[in-house]
Amino acid sequence: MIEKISVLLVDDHAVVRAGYKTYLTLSEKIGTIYEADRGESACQLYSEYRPDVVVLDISMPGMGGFEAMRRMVNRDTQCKILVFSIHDELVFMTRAIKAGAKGYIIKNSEPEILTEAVCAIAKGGSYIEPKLAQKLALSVAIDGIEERSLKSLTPREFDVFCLLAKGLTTREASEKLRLSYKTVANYHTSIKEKLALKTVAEMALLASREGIIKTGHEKIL
Amino acid sequence: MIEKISVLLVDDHAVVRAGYKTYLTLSEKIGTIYEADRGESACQLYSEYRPDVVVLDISMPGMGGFEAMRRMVNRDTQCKILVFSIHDELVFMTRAIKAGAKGYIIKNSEPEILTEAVCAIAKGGSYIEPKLAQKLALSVAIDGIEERSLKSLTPREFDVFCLLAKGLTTREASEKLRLSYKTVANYHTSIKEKLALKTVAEMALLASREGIIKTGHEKIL
DNA sequence: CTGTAGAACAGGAATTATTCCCATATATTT
DNA sequence: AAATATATGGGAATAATTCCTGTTCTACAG
Repeated sequence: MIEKISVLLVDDHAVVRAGYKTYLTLSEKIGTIYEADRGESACQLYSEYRPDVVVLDISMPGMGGFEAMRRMVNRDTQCKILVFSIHDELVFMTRAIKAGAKGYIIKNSEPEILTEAVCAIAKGGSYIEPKLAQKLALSVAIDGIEERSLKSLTPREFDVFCLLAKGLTTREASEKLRLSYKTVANYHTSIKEKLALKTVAEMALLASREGIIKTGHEKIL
Repeated sequence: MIEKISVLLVDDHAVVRAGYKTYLTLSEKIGTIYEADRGESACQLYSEYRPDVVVLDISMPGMGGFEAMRRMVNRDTQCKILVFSIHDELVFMTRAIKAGAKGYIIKNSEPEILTEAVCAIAKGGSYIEPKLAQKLALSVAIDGIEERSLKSLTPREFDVFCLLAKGLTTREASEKLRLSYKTVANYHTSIKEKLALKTVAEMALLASREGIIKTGHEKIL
């Protein structure tokens, strides 16, 4: 008989873990299920039992999902991590994959997808939420294989970005930079396009995430 | 024998519902459990079966949580709603209570608290997550450093605020809330005026500071 | 019971902002 | 010298925002 898949479930919400568990145990391919409610214990349990697949929620307090993932990957580059996130934004998915995740699904996914993804990853494959994969494909098709990073901004665009993200109006930014309103308005547009953002609110949040502006509540990663 | 408590579970994530269900069925006081994955069907099921308690996830305001609650309360002022949220910020709790919820617990709560709260509410009582209750007491003592300005927003304005601050465009927000574009555009203006903000970037930063939206770098309180 | 007030919702018209497509200048690379 | 990237802004079409208006509802005071 084939070995069953062992899984380490990491999520800080007990109820949510119960939910995952319910679905995972429905599959006869899946055996032991370990549980952890935070990154620290997840790392420890991982070292101890070496589960085949880690199902990880990345929106956790404490060390956070990303950091836990990095540590596990660091310890064992072959480790198979499936990220199960509430975020359906591409940024999170690409970040997770870059950090070493083998799969990324979201909580809105059909529950069956969970076991499907776990099995795929256990076999050495990968699994990306179809909707996100498509979204990525589209965004690539539309604006090419472009670095959606702040580094893709020209110096001047970056100046404008900082001011707009901080909450200045287009007019205020143009006065501060001694530029024509039109110039700033045009940068405004090119910045959003380069960074694939739709609104200045997204600019603000990105800047906050990147530590460019302070909200007063940042945590050190 | 005493009648068992019937519960309507509202959460858009199937896995999460499975989790609630696991814990709720552990108690012999709880009987039938109905499920809904969105506000619309929740309202419909509520009218149809009149469950004793509604366990409602308001994960992100606007997407149906708050609005569904208001509708149910509208239809039956005696209806007993327990909000089960991921947000441990006071704003959400006070808003939920104002909108008619009988209880508010968070997903970080010990799972046993769920059934405890459901039972308390079924009996006509109320239940507030102890940590939040304490937090509120403290903040009242300090004379609400909390969100004094956010309080000036009407419930609907608050819904719109959350979405715009998160980076949705006016059109996207109107679609999510099923409102006319014009209505959202008008709220957009009134929100900025009430909060003395000039741009949506400022809205985003304020929301981030208040912990209403996550940038992924927040400090845990 | 009636009136007032607040809130939710949305249309119309005037005003602004944004987009897209230019054009020019300058500096750097190749 | 030619190509490329950047900085700067104009013009015109389009879209978003503001400000004002109105209709419903509900809540609540007198």
